[in-house]
Amino acid sequence: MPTSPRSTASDKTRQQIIHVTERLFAEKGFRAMTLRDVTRDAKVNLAAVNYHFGSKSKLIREVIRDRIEPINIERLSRLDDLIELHGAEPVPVASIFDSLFRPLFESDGKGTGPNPALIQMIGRAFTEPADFMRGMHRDFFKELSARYLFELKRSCPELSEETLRYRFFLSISTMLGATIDQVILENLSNGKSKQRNYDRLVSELIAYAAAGFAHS
Amino acid sequence: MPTSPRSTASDKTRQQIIHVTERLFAEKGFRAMTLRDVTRDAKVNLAAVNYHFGSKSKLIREVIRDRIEPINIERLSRLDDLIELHGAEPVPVASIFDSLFRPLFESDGKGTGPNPALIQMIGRAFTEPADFMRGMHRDFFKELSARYLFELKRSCPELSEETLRYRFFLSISTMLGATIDQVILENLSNGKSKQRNYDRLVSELIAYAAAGFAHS
DNA sequence: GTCTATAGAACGATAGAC
DNA sequence: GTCTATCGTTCTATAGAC
Repeated sequence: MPTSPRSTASDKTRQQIIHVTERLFAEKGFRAMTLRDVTRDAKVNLAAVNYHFGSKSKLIREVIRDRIEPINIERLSRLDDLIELHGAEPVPVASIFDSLFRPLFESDGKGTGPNPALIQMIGRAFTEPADFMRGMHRDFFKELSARYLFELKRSCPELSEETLRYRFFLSISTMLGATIDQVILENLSNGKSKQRNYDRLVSELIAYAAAGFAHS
Repeated sequence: MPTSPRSTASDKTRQQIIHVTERLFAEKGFRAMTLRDVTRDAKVNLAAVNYHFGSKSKLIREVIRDRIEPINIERLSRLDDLIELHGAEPVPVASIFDSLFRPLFESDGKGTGPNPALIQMIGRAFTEPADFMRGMHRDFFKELSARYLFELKRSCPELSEETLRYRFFLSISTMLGATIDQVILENLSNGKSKQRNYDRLVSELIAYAAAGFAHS
């Protein structure tokens, strides 16, 4: 039972399972994604999941963790750069949201462009009702939200603490909603642009959130 | 097999099932909500669901339809009132979003205040990955989005067709995200205000979307 | 219309051979 | 580390008594 062998000799099977899980969880959510789906698509044996990950819950938690952590590190790194760049001045709100949103929409962990399955998986993870998710939200989001609220407060000193929280919550909601509702966008675009334009989407998202957050 | 008996002599059982389903689907989503959960909480027999609704899918579709249709009618009614009120002038963007968002957050179908289970259920319905949902999204949203896009275009004639669609999509995403992510708000509020203040939330949501949508 | 009882299928997990 | 085979559980759906 390898409890945390992040890189063993031959983890091709393990990587295959992770890759397929990411896509299937993004599409279907936790309950509707079965281990039989995963192992069939990954071309590995059903028992391999429990050998490598212990259980379905541990598998999905590990996949989410592996993906969110680098994104959050990148977010805080970019925020630090912005703070240094602006010296004593507060960072513009649009730049703050740029550092918060863009790492998700341009990251596939390999720097080769946006990964739709990853983007949708993050949204799914935060709207997933399963019990085992609750603790994870706090782990991933507590430090991040505190840091971002602190910087947003510097940039918008006229907003009350409570107003800041509402508007930050709405900004996160916009991001998460945008990662999940494919159907709405399809209806709106009437068949045109089946392929999603993430560059345009993330630019619109940043401008939208900045205007919504900082309005008078 | 009563296929569509909207009001038979004794539909107490039927109403009980609908009421419990609304809450459980809102909390857990389609797959995680079992008919055994529903019939236990509703204090009716397991077989009653299939007698009254035919199947689990049909049950959930009917519950969603029964709730969304009156809300959409109310939305369009308020939008018509606004158009009449402003005569030849375009309706202010904030008023348009008021008519779109407020009927969801203040409606419990009986006019006695916001219904958290209903609010969350709508969000769940639109982010639910189950196949049987796909057609419903289009049914409920196609006419509504066309009407709202038309009015928003009148109010913001300087925005291109594509920009209008992106920003309307983001506005819907904000609303849906706000109905689902309870966890985020709990983390942000640090235990204070366990009870959600929907009056404040919907006011912030309308102002946020109006500013995000109409920014230069 | 409401019940009991159960069919029939799928699931997560694991034991044990190789 | 990978496989086959299967256990025990849980689910939706339905048949049939009342």
